[in-house]
Amino acid sequence: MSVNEQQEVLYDFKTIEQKWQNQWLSNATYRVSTDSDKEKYYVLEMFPYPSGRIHMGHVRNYSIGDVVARYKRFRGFNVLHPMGWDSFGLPAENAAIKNNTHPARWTYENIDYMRNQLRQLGLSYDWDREIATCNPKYYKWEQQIFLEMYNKGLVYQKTTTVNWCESCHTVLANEQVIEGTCWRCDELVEARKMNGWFFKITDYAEELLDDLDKLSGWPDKVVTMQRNWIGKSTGLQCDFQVDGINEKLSIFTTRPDTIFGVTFMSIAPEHPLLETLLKDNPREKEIREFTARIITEKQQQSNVDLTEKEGIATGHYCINSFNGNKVPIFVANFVLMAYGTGAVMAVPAHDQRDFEFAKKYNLAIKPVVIPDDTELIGDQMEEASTLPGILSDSGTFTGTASEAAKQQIIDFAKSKEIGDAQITYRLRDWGISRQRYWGAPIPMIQCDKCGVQPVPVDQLPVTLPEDRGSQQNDCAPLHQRPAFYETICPKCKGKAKRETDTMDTFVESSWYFARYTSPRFTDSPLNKEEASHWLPVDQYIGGVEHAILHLLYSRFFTKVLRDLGYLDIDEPFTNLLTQGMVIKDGSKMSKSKGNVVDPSDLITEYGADTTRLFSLFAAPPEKDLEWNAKGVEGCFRFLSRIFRFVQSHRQDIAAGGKIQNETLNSAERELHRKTHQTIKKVTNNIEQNFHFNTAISAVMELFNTLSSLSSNTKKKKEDLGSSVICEAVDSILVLLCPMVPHFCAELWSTIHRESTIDQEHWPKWDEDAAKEDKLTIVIQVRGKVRSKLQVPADIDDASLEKMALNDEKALKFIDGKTIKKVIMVQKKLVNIVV
RNA sequence: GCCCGAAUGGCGGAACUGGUAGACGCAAGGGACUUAAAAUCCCUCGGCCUCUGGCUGUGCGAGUUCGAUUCUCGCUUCGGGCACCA
Repeated sequence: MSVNEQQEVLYDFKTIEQKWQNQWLSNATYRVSTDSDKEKYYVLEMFPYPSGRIHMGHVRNYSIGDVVARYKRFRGFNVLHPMGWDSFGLPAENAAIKNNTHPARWTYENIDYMRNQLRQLGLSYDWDREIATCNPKYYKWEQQIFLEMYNKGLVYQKTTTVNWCESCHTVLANEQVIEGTCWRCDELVEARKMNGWFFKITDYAEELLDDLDKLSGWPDKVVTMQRNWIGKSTGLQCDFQVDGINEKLSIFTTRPDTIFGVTFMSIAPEHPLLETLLKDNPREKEIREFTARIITEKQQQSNVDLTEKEGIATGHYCINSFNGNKVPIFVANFVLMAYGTGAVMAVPAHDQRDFEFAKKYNLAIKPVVIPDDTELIGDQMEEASTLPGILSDSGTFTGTASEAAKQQIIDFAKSKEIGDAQITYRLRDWGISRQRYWGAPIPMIQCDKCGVQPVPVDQLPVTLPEDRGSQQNDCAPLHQRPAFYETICPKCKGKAKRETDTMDTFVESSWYFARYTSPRFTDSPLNKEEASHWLPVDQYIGGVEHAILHLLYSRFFTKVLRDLGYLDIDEPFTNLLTQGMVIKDGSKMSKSKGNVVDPSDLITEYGADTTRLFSLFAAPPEKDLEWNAKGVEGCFRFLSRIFRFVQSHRQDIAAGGKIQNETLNSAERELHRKTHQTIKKVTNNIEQNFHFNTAISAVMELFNTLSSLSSNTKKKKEDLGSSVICEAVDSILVLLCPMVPHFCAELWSTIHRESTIDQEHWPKWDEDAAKEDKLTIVIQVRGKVRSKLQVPADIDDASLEKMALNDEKALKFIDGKTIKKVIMVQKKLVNIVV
């Protein structure tokens, strides 16, 4: 070896990463089209909001996605792996106001910066498909979808009580209110009456619920959360005649079996019937004061705390058609106008809320469902009984089991034409109006003469004006821009006004995954052929915080786009991986806590490959990842060791050669075996549950075996031939390539100058080669490990049992006692029971 | 309040279908190399004891089993979701 060659070549990650990134970019290595014989695979990570810089959560998310993409390419798939920007939204607008710049400028500058950061991570995206949702070329199609939904009756306008976030100056959808606070700024949300546009997601409630059963590739947790959010209840809707007035009060109940136990009625303070009940009512003033107070309290307290039950008698009564009883009507603070009918039949004996209310106002408690072996006496009950049982005091239904009685009572109500079976959902329509500038304009026009008119499709896009204008009051910024809103009515050509609210940014992210399949298509929102080729997304990866919000909206949009004829799938994401958060010092990384690690600093110090490797190694993807700077160094050390090994064994590895099983010495056999065991383990870890942490540790084990067998240490038994070293190194490089692509590409090119690693196939393991020729059998006496035996793999049970019973250490514990039984577990252990 | 998930060394985490608990990495301690340091390499590393051996140990308490981190029941703590949903 010449002096020159002896000199150590350093792992210069900076040069290496730059080199391969340039190559991938200039060759467009990861560009894909439908023009391929390979089977398609669509892997997608949730696209980022261009907030300024990428954070560790992005690194983790995109590293996971990139491993999947690169792995699937090695497995021979034609992989679609796109990236884009969820670029409408409040932070851009707020930053623009603060820095006196324009949201578009702020956004596009951030996109440029972050795109560069993502490129530095070596992520294998098809950059030709990049989209930014704030681009009119994107939101034009969204506006068209909106109009098509409008024509189908899936969009409507209404004035209703909405969630208003004062600090964000806008309305929020129900899904965006988290424990009574704004999902973005954590401020308490207040109730306001406002006019806005809604998507009829409730039309799809049943399908959204049913199709959850199809999502076997989703975490159970997410499916359960969506199921609870949709909140289906089945029961009876039933009318009660108001005594002395020609009005009916309609209620919804899931417990029709308790209808004979009704002792009063509760209605929401906002209930429309209340006006009628107050007519000529001697206590009108008192009741009005009460309801006004409750409504205000509700607005202020939001729905965080459960307040004490409160109510007021209206002085009116209802007739229970089932038994003719007259029961008082109360206004109660716990009845929600937005759920069911806004009125509840109160059965204090069998509903805890009604029970508390009845106790407070001294109302009758009448048990009608008696559980087995108990006796219920209204006055003596301490809480409501919600168990099933036998009906009592219930007219002709007395004696019936409560479960059976539910349907019989519904049937009875139906026959009397006073009610019917009813399904109620917790899910409510999606309010999409936002009183902000930086969003897609809602393409509608208000004409005083013709009413609401959709913008004709050939006039799309309705683009945002360049000038944002200023924020005044609670009014939308666009509302102060006559140049924007002044228009002509498409119908009568008279003067008209444009809608000045913009769309919720969750609308953009509800269909971007479909637009990626034909991002430059200019005829319609989606190219049907492309969409049907690529969709559904085979693997979707992102944070669990979108378990309801984005994932529910995307499912809804997929079904709508299907019904509009654009898609032929029912569900957008076949498999979903929800990755955990990146934690430091016990809490989520955030500027306010000052525990942020900047990925760019890490890339500078250790390189992208080390950064990626650590984010994959420290924890399985679904768990939270505790940040550990020392752990990053460990990953760097691991790569450096491989780097040095490959450099110093370059000739050996390049020489390669075919492995001849018969001629292998024991060290070679050991390495050969470990190589195949590792291929098997890594492949299974990725295929089964994306547990890259154990996949990486398996490769570490293989490398440890390789280096200890080949270096001049005590463990070195025999010389390793180049064939097994080459096999081990080649395997290590391909197995690690999805995780540390630049590193592996570089080392591959130094030992196999004629090819690039991208052209390689994923290695296959040979089950025979992976098989151990010696087994360690554990000898237990009464379930406790007492000895271990090295035996040939093909030993039969009888001789093994003999060996175990004669084992010196085992004999010591058998100690002359009678052997009751010997339990043999194939290739694992012998348990001697004495 | 209801629903779901988790708990394993000093730390992050392994352990297939009930079968050697602690893989892999980090930290720590000791050693080699070096004038020295860094880097690198080697060894030790759950706890306890009478230490070539033994006892004990996977949040706590029971149970099933020849055998339980794994299964069942009852708790504790932490995390997440929903929260007057009739």
